[in-house]
Amino acid sequence: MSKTRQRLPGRKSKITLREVARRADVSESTVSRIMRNQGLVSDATRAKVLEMVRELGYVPNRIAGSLASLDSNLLGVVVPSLSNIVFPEVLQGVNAALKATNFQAVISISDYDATQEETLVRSILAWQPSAILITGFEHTPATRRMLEQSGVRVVEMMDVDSTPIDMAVGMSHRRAGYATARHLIARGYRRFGYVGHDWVADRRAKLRYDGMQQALSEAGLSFVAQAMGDGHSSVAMGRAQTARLCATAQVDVAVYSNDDMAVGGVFHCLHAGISVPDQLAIFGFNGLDIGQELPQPLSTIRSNRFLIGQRAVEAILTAPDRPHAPVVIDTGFEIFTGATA
Amino acid sequence: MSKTRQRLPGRKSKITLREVARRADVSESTVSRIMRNQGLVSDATRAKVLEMVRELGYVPNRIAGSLASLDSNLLGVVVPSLSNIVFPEVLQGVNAALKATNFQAVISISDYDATQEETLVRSILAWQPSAILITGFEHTPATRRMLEQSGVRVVEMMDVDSTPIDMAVGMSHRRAGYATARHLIARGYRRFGYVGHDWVADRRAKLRYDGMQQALSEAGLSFVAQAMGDGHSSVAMGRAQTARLCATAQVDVAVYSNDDMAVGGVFHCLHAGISVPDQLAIFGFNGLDIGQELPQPLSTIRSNRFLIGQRAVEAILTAPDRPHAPVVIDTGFEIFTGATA
DNA sequence: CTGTTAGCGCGTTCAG
DNA sequence: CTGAACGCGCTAACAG
Repeated sequence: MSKTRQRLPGRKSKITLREVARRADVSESTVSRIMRNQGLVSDATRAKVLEMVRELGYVPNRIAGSLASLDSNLLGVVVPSLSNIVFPEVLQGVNAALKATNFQAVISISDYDATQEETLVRSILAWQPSAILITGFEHTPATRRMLEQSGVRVVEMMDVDSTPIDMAVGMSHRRAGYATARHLIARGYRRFGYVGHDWVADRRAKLRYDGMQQALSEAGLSFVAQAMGDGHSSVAMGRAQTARLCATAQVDVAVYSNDDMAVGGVFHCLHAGISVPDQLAIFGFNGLDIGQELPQPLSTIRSNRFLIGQRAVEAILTAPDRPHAPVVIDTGFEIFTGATA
Repeated sequence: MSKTRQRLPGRKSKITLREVARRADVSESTVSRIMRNQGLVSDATRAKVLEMVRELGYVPNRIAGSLASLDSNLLGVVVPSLSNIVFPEVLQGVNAALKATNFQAVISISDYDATQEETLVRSILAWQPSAILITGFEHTPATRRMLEQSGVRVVEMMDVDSTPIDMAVGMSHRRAGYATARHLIARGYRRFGYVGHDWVADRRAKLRYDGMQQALSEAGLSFVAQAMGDGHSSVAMGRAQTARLCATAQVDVAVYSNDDMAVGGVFHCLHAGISVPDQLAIFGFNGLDIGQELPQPLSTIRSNRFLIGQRAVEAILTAPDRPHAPVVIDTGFEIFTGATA
């Protein structure tokens, strides 16, 4: 009927719940109920209001809504990086578990910097999130304090090798390293080399190394050579450090800090005419797609990053309140024999 | 002095600006000014208040702040996926440009689904973002309408081959395709093959194909064979479709929908003993790191995804108000000769 | 089934 | 330099 349509093209249209209520000749609460699909409303009123909502192009203001209900339905997520594909994979799991809920993820990237992380956590907390997912256990004292005091659920993702503030979802990297070495020893390898990247930023790589070393030591063995690059892992670094390793010593098998590095190792061997695994066996970590598409599938350990993100969200949705004692969810890992070791 | 510290361990601590004001014996406005670093406050008062802020662990509530100031400083970002590494790269650019500002990115993933995108845009808009970054030009009519009416700045990222709602930041994929074919023709290739993935989800791949076909046609040539996979691009698909292509027809050069696919092609050739580029030349798109670490660097076109995200944010920060006419920022591309074609 | 009354926690005038 | 009043847009009781 009324062909009212006075939205001015310029500024942000200021259509509020009150405006919809006035035009539909009902109270604000009624419109609110209808928008939230909650409480009883007659079909006639609902239709009338929804028609007006459509006509005005009304979009509820969740900022006001959250303030009134003291509930933001926001989920803060902090990851160290997006260039390492494992973190986007975690985020995909988070996203999958969040679909069909009315939660929104607020994602921040710390660049592997604990101070930066502290800043991010502070500004996320300012948005009153319902929960926070964060990577790892290494935080500044201030971050830890904020997280503890916030009272919201906090999930520390990726590994389960420390005691969490509230909840941890991940796998044991120490045990994965241990299993790697046991596996390779069982396959007959004795002269072990290690190719790695910066352990300061990537504490989990160090945990795996420690686990390996323990297994080697128990078998009366040890790494006979190591080649460590500076900075984050990459195919390029894996390739370069493999060249260095091969120039340094004679090893049967090279264990890599992760699959990116290991793929670089395979590329070096392809390039240098080194036969894999006969002359040099190669073992990675993560089970990335790229490793499985190489001419020979990469031998590695499969971790399930997607699952970590997904489980973390599910745990939070299931139990929105912090329990008395820390919770640990182990998503496990799996040795993949492959063809390179 | 006062050793008051009555935070109850359970529920979300309810420390508000009012509480800080009362304890510091000043007005709320004063605390507000101090927290926002705005307006004049005596050093003594500031010190006293900040001390109390620290003691209580007060974190300002940005939901309330945004409601009062009608300004959220939130930036909505919608990307189709995180599994295709190009989008995390865009997000890194966004993140880099956002650092040192007090904007927060709210990232959502549409899974290449326009209807899903519509839902995401609606819920992002509900958070009253200062601007929205979205991927591509293909939106539902409802999405387009919401975006137009929102009045906030809208950046459509990745390509510049259509007219934007407000602003576009990206490169011309049509011209990139055209340049690819010209380049390869100049290098003497005549029998062209194409290896691609689903064009419905990835319209930009189709634009590149169209550009290539135009250049081929102008030179009196055309693709002599094509192998198209279903679904998203991947190394595995590139490898499988290359096998199919080789079984189908004899071509000099295979052009791939992107580098993931092309790396699969290289792997197939490595595996099948096909010499690259002598028996088969391979050309990709994107300039991903992985392609550059292959035994022979992949011939490709470099697009700059990081730059797209960065420029998009810079443009928004520079001009928070929507101009009268659409703006286009071309981040360009570059042919990388490489060693595979 | 619907309306009324109070705020949510803060920023923004405007006085002083 | 500081404070008081008001309201941002909505939800949460409670009446009717």
